[in-house]
Amino acid sequence: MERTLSSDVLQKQDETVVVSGWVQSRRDHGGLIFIDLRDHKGIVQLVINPEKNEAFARAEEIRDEFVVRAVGLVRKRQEGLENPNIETGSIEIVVNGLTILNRAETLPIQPFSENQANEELRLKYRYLDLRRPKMQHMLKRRAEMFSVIRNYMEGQEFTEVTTPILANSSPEGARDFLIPSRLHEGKFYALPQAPQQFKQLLMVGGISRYYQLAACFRDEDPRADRLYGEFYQLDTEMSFVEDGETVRQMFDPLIKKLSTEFAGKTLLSEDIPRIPYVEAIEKYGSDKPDLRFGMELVELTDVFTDTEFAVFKNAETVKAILVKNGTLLSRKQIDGFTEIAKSEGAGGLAYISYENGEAKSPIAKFLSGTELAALKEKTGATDGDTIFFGADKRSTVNKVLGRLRSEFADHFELKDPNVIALCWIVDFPFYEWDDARKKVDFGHNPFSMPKGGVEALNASTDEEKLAILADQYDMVMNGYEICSGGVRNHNPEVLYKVFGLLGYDEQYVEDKFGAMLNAFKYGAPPHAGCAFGVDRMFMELMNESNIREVIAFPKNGSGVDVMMNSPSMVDEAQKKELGI
RNA sequence: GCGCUCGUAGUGAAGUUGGCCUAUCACGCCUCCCUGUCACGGAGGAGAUCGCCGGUUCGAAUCCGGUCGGGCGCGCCA
Repeated sequence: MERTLSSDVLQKQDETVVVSGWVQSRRDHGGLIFIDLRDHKGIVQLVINPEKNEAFARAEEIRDEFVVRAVGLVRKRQEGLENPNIETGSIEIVVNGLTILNRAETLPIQPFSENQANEELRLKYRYLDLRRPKMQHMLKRRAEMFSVIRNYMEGQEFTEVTTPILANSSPEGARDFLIPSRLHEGKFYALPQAPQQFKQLLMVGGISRYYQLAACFRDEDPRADRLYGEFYQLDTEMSFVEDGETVRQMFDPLIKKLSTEFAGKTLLSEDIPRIPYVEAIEKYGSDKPDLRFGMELVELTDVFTDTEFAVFKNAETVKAILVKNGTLLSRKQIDGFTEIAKSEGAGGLAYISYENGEAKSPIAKFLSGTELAALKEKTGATDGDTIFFGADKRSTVNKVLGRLRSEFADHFELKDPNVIALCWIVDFPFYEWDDARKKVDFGHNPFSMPKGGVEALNASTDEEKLAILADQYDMVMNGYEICSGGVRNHNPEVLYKVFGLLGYDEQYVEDKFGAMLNAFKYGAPPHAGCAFGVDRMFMELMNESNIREVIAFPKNGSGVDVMMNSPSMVDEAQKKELGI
């Protein structure tokens, strides 16, 4: 007889059914035993009467999480015995036969308890953790999201192409995972950090619109929003596209659809703003601003050029953020924010509070009446508010206030979990200053087109080089970078020049990117694209702050799979065969 | 690599200004009782060298040093 799922039992009243699943709980009344049987659709109650000797004996030895199969009659529950808390609460199955398909030892974690085990144990016993309704939900929703994405992409005539997992180590970017080659001793494959070069070669190969839900591999330390080892990207590329706006407009509807129809959230605005990188840094102190709240950075350098307050006078830049109701912050809380500011490089954290029409602050006595008036006017402060200052190098001020902006928003709960705020950050600098190595280096990836084409690359001084913009864009969702893309460079001359400005000769470029350069000689169409970090986007859509919560089998923060014990040692024979 | 932080029965927590700690509670587990429960109930029971090593002390879960492991952040992530 066919297995009936818990969710279908309601339609089988007064019929005999077979149900299978896990024992969620057993309630033994001595002469009568109830079992809550769980399958992937829900829970149904089994009743075992002592008259059924065989079944009753089985029921007595059953424990939580045993795997069982029951045959019985679906019966409407008597009046007053219904359980409104479960979907099948109006019926129960009167068991005739009960089979223990598999026993279970006492579980090392209690998946169905309010007390959630710590993450390390949950990861070690992930197969038990996955039985939790929340994890079941996550995996199903992730599959649904992938389905929405595939439908959309196919509707736009994108072709899904899978690209090699065994690829080449690439010199730029993240650390690679290396795979020793057996057939070619001493040589290595690498797992791709992204299918970047392959997708550009697909453009040369005449694929008009490419996409792939691609596994990407990076050997870099993880974060709460960044998985160790492997993660998935919606990787896309379009040929005969010469401007980033075409790409951005292609994907605006998909991300909106995922935010609203899929995740059931509200968009902060239908129009998705395009914000130049410099503007984002100056207004929000970040290239991935959370736009669900305001608190923009206010420029005050001019106000304090001739101030008596030395800290402000000597600073390259003075900016501030206005914290509404900031006077509610305790001294201790302000100390906490001061520590955060210091951790970002600030010397301290000056502030002014407004109470009863007066500016109260340890620094107020250093400020003139005109300065105080200008402050109030520029920030819009009113009673109850507090202004927090950053005074330092411009980059430090932006970094410190950008961090504080986010921290204050957390404190005052300004990040509405039901709202999605999207924006595109555009016009990234092509190069940036590497302070550690004291030289100009690539800001993003070297494969994008400089804005203004090859002429834009006529730069000799560091200053001129740093002023070059890349046709490069990131999409930001609620303060998370969820997408990065660019108009690609399909012209070998430009690629040589892009590297040349950093002092790399043509030989270097040919050594590193030979295949792509070669391909570009034979008719490469202009092309542009982007890649969405789908795990991170999914995390935010699901209101999770830890990306491991939305993945079936994540590695922990040390890159270890504590369930499978990987990485692990291998046989000497295996190593020998690989020549290592 | 660095900074902050956490580590107490199977699980989650309390205890951490040294001593009534012979370590408390809840869940789980075991035994027995119970024919309408659904977080079943009742009676009883087992289970912890307080991550590990060392030190201070008459006395350490508690203080100090080291070490291991987890989490968060920085570096890193073209």
